[in-house]
Amino acid sequence: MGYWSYPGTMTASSSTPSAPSTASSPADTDWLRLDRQICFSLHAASRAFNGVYRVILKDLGLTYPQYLVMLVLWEYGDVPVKTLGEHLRLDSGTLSPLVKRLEAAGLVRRERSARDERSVQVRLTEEGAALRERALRVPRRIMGATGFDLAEITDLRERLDQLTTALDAAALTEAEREAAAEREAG
Amino acid sequence: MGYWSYPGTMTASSSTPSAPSTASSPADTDWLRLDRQICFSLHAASRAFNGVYRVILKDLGLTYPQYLVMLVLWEYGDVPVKTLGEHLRLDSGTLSPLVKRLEAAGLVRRERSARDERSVQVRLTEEGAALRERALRVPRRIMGATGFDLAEITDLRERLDQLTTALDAAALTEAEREAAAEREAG
DNA sequence: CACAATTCAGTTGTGCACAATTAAATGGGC
DNA sequence: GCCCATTTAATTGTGCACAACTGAATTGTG
Repeated sequence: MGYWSYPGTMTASSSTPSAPSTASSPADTDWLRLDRQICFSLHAASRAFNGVYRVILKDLGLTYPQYLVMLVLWEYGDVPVKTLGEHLRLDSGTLSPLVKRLEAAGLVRRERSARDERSVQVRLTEEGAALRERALRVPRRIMGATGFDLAEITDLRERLDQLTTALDAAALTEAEREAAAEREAG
Repeated sequence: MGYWSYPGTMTASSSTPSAPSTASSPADTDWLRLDRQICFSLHAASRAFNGVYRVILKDLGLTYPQYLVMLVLWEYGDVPVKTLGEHLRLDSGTLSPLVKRLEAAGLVRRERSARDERSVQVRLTEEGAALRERALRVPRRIMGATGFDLAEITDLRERLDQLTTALDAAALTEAEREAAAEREAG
């Protein structure tokens, strides 16, 4: 089946309940149906994952993004905010308040680097380091919640990483197309 | 490979840069490493997808969740807020302000149902219905951005839906476990 | 009919994501 | 030494996600 094959060939037999007043060709409708299904699936999966982590992380007192930050700290030790952002692809607008909440919870300290006053080092406290012990059982529960085995999880992860790489590259070219169109107009 | 096989067998050869001061067994570290990779991958993919939609939807004046709502309206016609929430798995706390923004943009009207005064019907305006024409080219650009062909996209979608179903079910059992533990303590 | 339970939208509060901006610190070129 | 681009956090503002709650409307049951 070709790259741009007509999606109607896959959904033509499906029922289209209560068509809207703005009727149009099945081809158009199916493209939008397909798009709705794809982007909704990823969106829903992301939120479902978030929901399970929310439940499981509740007794650690962490949110899902906070858990991500703690994972980086447990793995790499004390790092500057900048490095956290590189590992997690988050900017300071997200990380600054998040890390402050972790500090308020007593899990980390924030210290200006003496060597470079612009940099803020995020350091685990005793309590933050100790929390790692309780976090060790989280991955097993998560994997159990997915119903996937390790091979399936790993395969899915590789596809998602591949997708992310492609999307990041495409976002740049799309942004460039945008800029080109703007130059055209301006 | 067994369900709970030791992840160290996959990552034992990988370098563990600058181990933190709280050293522990490789097994523990690898579980947390794996978890970081999996949950981060999904999180990153979701945000990358969101980012591409953000760029592509910009000239339609829609955000990604707003686009999801419009897709439902274009496909099913006028629906109550409740139905929107069922299609998109979003609650009123998210949908109420979102739909109001769509109304402020002139794309929809919100009307109390005469039959059931509790229900709010969301209706496309002329402008909202017309926007569909410009949205038709979105799916093709998105699919191009992913670098995946239709079969791969469909396969990924099925896996994600399967994952979502499992996670939703697990969230309930985890919440039930939580409640049971609470009954034990209380 | 009366009353309790349910349904539905809305509001409030917390937290995340990200664009845009600000401000301080740094380092290179002159 | 002095300017200037760059780097780094922080701040502000907008929008989404969701829990908890409110309040009105409806429905079921006696």
